[in-house]
Amino acid sequence: MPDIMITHKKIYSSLLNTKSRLNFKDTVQSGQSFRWNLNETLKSYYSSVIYNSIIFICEINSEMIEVLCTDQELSGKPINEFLKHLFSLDFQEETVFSSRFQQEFPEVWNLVQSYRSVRVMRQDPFEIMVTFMCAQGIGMHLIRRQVSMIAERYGQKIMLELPEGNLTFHSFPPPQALASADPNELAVCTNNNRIRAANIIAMARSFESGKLALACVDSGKCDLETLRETLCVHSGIGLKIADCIALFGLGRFDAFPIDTHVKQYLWEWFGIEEARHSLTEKNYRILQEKARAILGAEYAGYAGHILFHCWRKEVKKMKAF
DNA sequence: CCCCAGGGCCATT
DNA sequence: AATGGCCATGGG
Repeated sequence: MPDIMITHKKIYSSLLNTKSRLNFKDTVQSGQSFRWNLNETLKSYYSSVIYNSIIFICEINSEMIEVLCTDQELSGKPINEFLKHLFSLDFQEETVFSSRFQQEFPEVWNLVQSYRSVRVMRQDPFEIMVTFMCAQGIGMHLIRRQVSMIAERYGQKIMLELPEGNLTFHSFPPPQALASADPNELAVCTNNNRIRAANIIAMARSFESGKLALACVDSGKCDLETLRETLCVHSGIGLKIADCIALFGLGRFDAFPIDTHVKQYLWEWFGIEEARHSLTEKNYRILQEKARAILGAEYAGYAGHILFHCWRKEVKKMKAF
């Protein structure tokens, strides 16, 4: 693949009115995406690569973001339309936490206020699959490093020419690029974990064959259990990662992934006894049922992600990455 | 040195 | 069904 060179004359800019419903910084730092970086040359701009387009976003104020992009359209849509969908601005977040929840858990409700505009994004399914297959039992910074290395090694290199100097970006590799990867070579990018590398390659081949890709297209229609079963067929994808894929990559806001952090707040905030025991499959399902009873089944995952980020920042005092 | 970090899989009881 | 070991690395 030849590298792509883009000059600064080809950058398109726009303003997007978010109506104070998008906390952009916390949204991209909340652990659902590892592909946004604070740009060192264009300070105060976050940059990412979506498909083969470079995009910059700067928060003007709470109501407005400035957008710079190397293309006029993303995935066949005007940039602002694409971003509204990406950040799920069409979704009414006011309904996420019910009035019953607000009355029953006033201290949690108070703590979560500043995170209510953290959006659950609708990201590319394949990219999310690879990302969360890299997220087993390790810290966020190691996940970020793996995703970056995969893009640098297997993605399309894109150079951007600016008055301030040249910038280099990498697209996220499409399924065929990882399907044909050598396991030992990919393992260099997956924290030297060869099992993980082999699992990603097998999943990419399943995606490339059309089976997994078709399941993604139909993911909005089938029930969550069926969707999880088709995802969990793949080695390296268990219940938790399947739920992450459904929530962050397939727009299934009812999917409620439970990890070590969620397990902690289910006990500390809601006093769910089972959260003190280990996350066996049976206990995982029990915890999901109890969480849905508190958060509501329809948007449990959306609420869960906001609580997840709130827990890590406010209680665990963790830095973003 | 220890334990923990957005887990999943396998072998053993 | 529940438990332990294993994978791998970095940070506290």
